[in-house]
Amino acid sequence: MDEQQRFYITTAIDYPNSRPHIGTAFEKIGADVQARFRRMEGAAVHFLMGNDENTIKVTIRARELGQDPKAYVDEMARQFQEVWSALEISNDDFIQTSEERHHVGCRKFIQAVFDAGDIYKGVYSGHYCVGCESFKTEKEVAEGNGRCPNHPNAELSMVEEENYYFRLSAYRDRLLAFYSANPDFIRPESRRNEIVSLVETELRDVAISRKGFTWGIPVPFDPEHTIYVWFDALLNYVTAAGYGTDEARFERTWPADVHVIGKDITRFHCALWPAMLMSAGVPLPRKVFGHGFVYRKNEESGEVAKIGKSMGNVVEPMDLINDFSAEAFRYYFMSQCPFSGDGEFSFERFADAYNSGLANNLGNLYSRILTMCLKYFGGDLGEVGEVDLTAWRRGLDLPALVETLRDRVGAFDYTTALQRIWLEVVDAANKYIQETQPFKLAKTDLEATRVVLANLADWMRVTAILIKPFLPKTAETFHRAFNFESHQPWEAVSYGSASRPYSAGQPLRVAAPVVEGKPTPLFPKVEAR
RNA sequence: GCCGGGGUAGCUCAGUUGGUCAGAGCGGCGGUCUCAUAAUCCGCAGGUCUGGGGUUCGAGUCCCCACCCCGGUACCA
Repeated sequence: MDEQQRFYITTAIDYPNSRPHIGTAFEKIGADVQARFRRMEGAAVHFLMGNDENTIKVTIRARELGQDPKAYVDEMARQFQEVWSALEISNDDFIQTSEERHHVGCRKFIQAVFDAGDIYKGVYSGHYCVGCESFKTEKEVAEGNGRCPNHPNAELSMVEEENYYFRLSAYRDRLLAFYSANPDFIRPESRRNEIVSLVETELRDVAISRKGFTWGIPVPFDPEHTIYVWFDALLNYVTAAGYGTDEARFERTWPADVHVIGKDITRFHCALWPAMLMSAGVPLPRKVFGHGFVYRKNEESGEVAKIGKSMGNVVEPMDLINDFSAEAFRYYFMSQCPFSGDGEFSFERFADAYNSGLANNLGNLYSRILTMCLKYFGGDLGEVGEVDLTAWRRGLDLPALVETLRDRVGAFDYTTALQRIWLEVVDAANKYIQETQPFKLAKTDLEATRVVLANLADWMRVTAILIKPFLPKTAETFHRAFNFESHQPWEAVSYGSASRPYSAGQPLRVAAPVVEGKPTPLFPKVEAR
């Protein structure tokens, strides 16, 4: 028996200081599409997400609320997962770095690095900002006129403390050799170039511990210190896979096939992280994908700005989900915002994309096809075994398109994939109806009408498969609109099976829910705001 | 400052190794069908491809200069 291909995918873990916004959601959806696609390709997918909880801000916030830090992070984790669940994110695991499994794995890992001789004690002194929970560089201090640029109302304090350092500088040559041997390690290309030139220029050792905190993970060889920020956070990818707690599971899960992260933290994942793993003797992940950001476009001024609480332009995912749907949410970001670059959000653009792509095309097709089947055949198209079900796609090389789509989706190029599905597959159905005019045929030639509708049913089957990673709910609704389940179970469909027409030896009939003889509209059209 | 990526129709963007490359989608305008969520389908876009030089038989597509935008420049969603 062949060993099933495994695919381990992760997203960045989030700070639970505030609720997730649409930019955070963008990353999770992009990773989710990949996870769902790989499952369809037959891989045993393990999809990890989580929260980064061992930060000083957590204890501060918890104290403000009069809560225990652990109770606070647990509640935030619940709220995050509530949003992810509403967005149909199909993660298999969700790690909180305050969990015991993470603590245990972290201690084992840092000890291994220590034993390898890559950790030494040094003194760090610098301008410390409590708000950022970090030391500021001289340049940043200058930028903020003596204060932290991000927290101009707070005083910076000069702090000097003993810290443990990780000998990152020693890994410069090994990292460069690794990049060169694995040209696809950093995606997209632009990020790779930045990192390579960064590492070529200079690689400094980094402080990895802090003194005097009780929240966080104690350094095993010096309990007065706790493990600091990145060293701790990055390790979630291995601790969640069982490192230090379940070695057997770790062996069969690690290495990760891809870390999906924001472009702002590329260097930690592409330089620091591989060096840490090399030091501890753990295999390196196969790929890091740094996605772009979603900016908020102001409807009136047309100005584009970063999303943030201080900007007052945060868009709550739940608001969009409630006003439209999770499917609409996913469709907008995956079709309008290139995953490798930046995208923008405005309610106007959202409504335009929704009306055009979902209401007028996909949803409307669902309605018109089902209505005709119900109206002319009572929903039962009868046996279609001898009917040519490829008539709707004459002029379209579906197998070739499917190959292109596999390539594009696999490379995180979602906007191109969706564009081609809509342009070549969805449009094909509208044009096929226009050419064959089944609503006229029904008056004179029922058999010919039946052939057309059976073709449109097969279009629905094909479309369901192609959009499954992007719009899982809509895809399933399409699949179950007819009795395709008896031909191919929904869980078993793959891109490769899209081109093989329906051929079950039983009547093809409508199975969609019907109210007063009509299907319920999938995507009601909305007025542009 | 240095490094990198860009400036193409109202908007978002495609444009391989230079020669139907002046395009797509959306919006807008006109027409059409009626199964459908006033949806679909058909037709219409006269954009100096940021500006100026240059190479070439021929340049959004290569070289130089200028202007503008964006990212990175180390421990920052």
